[in-house]
Amino acid sequence: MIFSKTLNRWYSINKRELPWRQTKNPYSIWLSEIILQQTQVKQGLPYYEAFLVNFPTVFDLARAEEQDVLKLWQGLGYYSRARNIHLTAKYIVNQYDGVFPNNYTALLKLKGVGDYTASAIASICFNEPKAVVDGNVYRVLSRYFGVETPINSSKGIKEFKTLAQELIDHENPADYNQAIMEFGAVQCKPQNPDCSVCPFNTTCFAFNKNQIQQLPVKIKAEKAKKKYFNFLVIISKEEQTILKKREGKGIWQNLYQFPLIETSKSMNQDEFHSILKNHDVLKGLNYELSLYNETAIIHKLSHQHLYTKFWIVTTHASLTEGITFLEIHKYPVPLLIENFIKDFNF
DNA sequence: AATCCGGGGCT
DNA sequence: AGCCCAGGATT
Repeated sequence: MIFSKTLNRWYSINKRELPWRQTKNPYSIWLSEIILQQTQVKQGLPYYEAFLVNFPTVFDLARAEEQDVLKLWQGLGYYSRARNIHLTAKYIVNQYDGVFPNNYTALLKLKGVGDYTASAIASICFNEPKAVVDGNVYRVLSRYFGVETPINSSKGIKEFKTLAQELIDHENPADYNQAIMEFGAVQCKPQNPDCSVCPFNTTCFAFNKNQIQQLPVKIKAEKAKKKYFNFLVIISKEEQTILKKREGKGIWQNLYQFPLIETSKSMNQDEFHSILKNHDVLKGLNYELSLYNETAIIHKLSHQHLYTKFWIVTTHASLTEGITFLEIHKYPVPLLIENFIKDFNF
């Protein structure tokens, strides 16, 4: 009881003014919660504003083309979130006449909505006492109570969920949930928190045992694998190029890119030239090849590092599947491609 | 239970 | 270059 009281007092004084705190509209809250998954407020904020401007209601989002939703999501990463909000918007319109379900269990059935997001929407919009457990909550609870179970183990996930649920303020779950997350983000930060001004510093386990750096405990991730990407930037006489949609599984699903040839090592001009001879996209084409970036661009994802070279393929032929330079900007592309497009000045 | 899925930020 | 951040779906 003391815990939630102290937390709520801290929150009322220190909370940031954020646009999704001005509303209880389930559509807005849902949108903000999906955007904020794995994403910091600073990065997600402009996307939240843009989505509400472009798609003010769930009906507008449901009517959109997936490509336009992905375009608006471009740069934010984890693109399944964008595909899922589009799917779910259509589902809400068709199955619920555009009205969001009003409880945890029904919310959990939505694509892209897991335990965290269902708890967030249910508590914030409908005052259902379901405790949210996001990265901030793991950190706050593990430090304050000295819980050493790894937060990314099955045991840890259950343990922290149970603990969080025991602590929730049943009088005001909406503010309590937001308070503990905001406290984790602003005060009980991952690195170098200023514990001297923390309202919990007399009773916090980690602070008093000098364990702030050690908590929370987390199982280490595998090292990122190296991959070697070669993009064919085809430039035709008629100012056209070729973009391909990424199909199937893997990264950047349904986004576009220049024709890609993945190799087992970094290629030089001669090596790549011989590989190119029997490639589909250039079949029967007369072209000249030049390397745009001598040193590979390293694009870092959490689980793979992409060593990337852009190869300029100039041709006098006309392209049957070509798009004009002006049209490039309508296609959703990964940041790696977007950065090249800007640099190349199409 | 383990792995995949982006991109930002700090050192 | 190496490290931390961390929800949901899939297998």
